Amino acid sequence: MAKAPKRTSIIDLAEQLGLSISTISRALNNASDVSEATKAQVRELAEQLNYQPNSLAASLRSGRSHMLGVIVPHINGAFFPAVVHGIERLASTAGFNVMICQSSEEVGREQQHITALLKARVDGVLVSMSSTTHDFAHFEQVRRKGVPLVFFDRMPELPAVCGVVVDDYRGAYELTSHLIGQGCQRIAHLAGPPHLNITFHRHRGYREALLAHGLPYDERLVVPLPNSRLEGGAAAMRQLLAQSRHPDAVFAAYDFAAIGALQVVEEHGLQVPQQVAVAGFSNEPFTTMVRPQLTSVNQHGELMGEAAVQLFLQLLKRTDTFTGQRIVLKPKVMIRESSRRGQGRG
Amino acid sequence: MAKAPKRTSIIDLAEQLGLSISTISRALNNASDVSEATKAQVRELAEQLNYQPNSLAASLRSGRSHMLGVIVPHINGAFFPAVVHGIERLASTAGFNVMICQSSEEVGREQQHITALLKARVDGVLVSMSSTTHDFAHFEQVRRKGVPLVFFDRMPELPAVCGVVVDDYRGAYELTSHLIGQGCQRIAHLAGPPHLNITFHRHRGYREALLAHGLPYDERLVVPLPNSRLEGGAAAMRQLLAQSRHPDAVFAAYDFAAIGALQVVEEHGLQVPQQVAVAGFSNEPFTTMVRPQLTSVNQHGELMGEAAVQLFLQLLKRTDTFTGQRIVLKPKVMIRESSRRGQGRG
DNA sequence: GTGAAAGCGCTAACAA
DNA sequence: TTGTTAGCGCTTTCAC
Repeated sequence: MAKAPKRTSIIDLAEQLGLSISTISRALNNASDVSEATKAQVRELAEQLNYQPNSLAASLRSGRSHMLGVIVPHINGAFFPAVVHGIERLASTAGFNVMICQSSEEVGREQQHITALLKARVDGVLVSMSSTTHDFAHFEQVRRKGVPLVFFDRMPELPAVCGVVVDDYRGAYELTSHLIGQGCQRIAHLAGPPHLNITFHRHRGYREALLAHGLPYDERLVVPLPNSRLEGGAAAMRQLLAQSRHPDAVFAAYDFAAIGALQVVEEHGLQVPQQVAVAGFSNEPFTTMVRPQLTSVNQHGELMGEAAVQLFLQLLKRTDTFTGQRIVLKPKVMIRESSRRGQGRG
Repeated sequence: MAKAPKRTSIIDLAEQLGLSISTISRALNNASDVSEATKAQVRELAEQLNYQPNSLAASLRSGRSHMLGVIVPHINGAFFPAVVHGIERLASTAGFNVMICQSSEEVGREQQHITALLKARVDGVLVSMSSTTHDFAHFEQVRRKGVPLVFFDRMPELPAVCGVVVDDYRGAYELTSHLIGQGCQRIAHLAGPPHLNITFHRHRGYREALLAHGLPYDERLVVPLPNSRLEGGAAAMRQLLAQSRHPDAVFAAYDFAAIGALQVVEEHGLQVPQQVAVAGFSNEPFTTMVRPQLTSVNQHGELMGEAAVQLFLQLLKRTDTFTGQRIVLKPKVMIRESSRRGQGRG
């Protein structure tokens, strides 16, 4: 099979049909001012010659690429894939193609992706920050270029940024309250990486719930996690169990970490949830695979993705300013065996 | 913030420096025939004006986009994300950007993505087929355009197609042999969607292992799965347990299905692995989270992704034909509690 | 070491 | 309803 045969362009179609290239262009774009007969003719020949429009040329000329750039920290677990799915669904019905990029939790990659997307002249950028992002210059660059920028889940504390988040504070507050309601008195928290809004709000929800119920907030019961992985949760739990009085509940900012903690608790011969209740965050599918099933918080990933696209579409319309509009989704606490006391392992 | 300020182009740089646009272009591309002094000058102004090259224009003119299209069935679970990661790593070091697309197991979406990628003039396409793909015309179209096409994991039975797969036959054969070695005599198989090479080879490995060890191949012990989800595995297992003599082992083509099966087995009050051993395929992270831990087969996703990019790079060089080169990775059977007899649930 | 000029394939005024 | 024309921003000969 021969390689790189020069691909047919609208010029070829124009010549073979004895029409002008503009008519061809209009026909292919289904413009209203071209006769149906011509359209049919053009479409048939296009089909026959296996013509494929060059969107690079179209985008270059028109200034709109119909491309949406999406940057996620990773696609492990089920949350970000769900968001991506929501984004793709709505974007494609709105006529946009989606470019998915992973930052792998590295600011450097995030910056590279921003640059690449800007070079590719995407019509908008949707981002969930990496955990190592403390400087936001690359995001400002996007806005300075007049490119709509929407955050989801992890967003910076910047003035007038648009974004969709789940109410992490509320999720954490309700979850912690539930643990207290189950009789837990020494509730530990495995917190996410610092500087992340989700970390901040989940921690705050935990803290405020304790205080609201008359329990002390003890910093020794808060252990930071370097990432959302299982190993970190296990290490943090070991650290907690090494203390003189061990906690009677653990609320981890991530389901993976919660599983790690749960495994360590059981290794130490402690009963879950009777001696130590465990809860996570994200409602990963594996929360119902493990025994005991893990209590968690549903973040509605797909909805979040759709909301992000809606924000983007709004931004596209307005030509003047950035509104800083935010959408806050309501989380749903999923109570399962790992935190339900007075009930066995199912 | 004002929107859509006209972005600076090499013309602006040329004017402000009193140079020609070709010199600017060469300087930015670090061509060898531009003086270091000029390069420095150009780069400084570019930085200062926040200049961002327009890759649409560059690609249009040069004919190469440095973009790689990747189509995966989905990014649930850990396997495809791992492959994608491998692809991204190697591609980016080779100077390519990656566009990830999900077919969501629908041929229609797959075709749309192929079309979009071709329109965007990607330099190559890497695909893992959707489970509903029976017609391969859209793949032929890619090759006809002279665009390198590489498959991974799921590939069509087409002459001269390039691709990377794991040796599914071997994985299934070894896994089934292991089950037989544990004393299992009636081993059921939950097979993937038909028409998929992986389904075919996993089933064949299962079958041949039985025969090689003098066990009968019984079609009633083979139940098809509509997809890789948990529910399908559960339904299939219920069907098997409804038979007069239940199996003493189940080998599912997917880990998710295996978990579904495992849950149903336990619901029926049967012991795993003593009464029914269970094994899956893919070595998902949750295989070590559940109890008993699930025996599975590691497919080396990241390696597969890297190999796919290597094949692509080879294809880029040769200007004549498609070689149909294939890379077959060796799978690794991970034996865990769910199939280890004479040992408890850990 | 630098410049002039010709496009890549398409869209979008403006004409006819 | 269709044609003419001027670019979009860049790369790439070919000159000098």
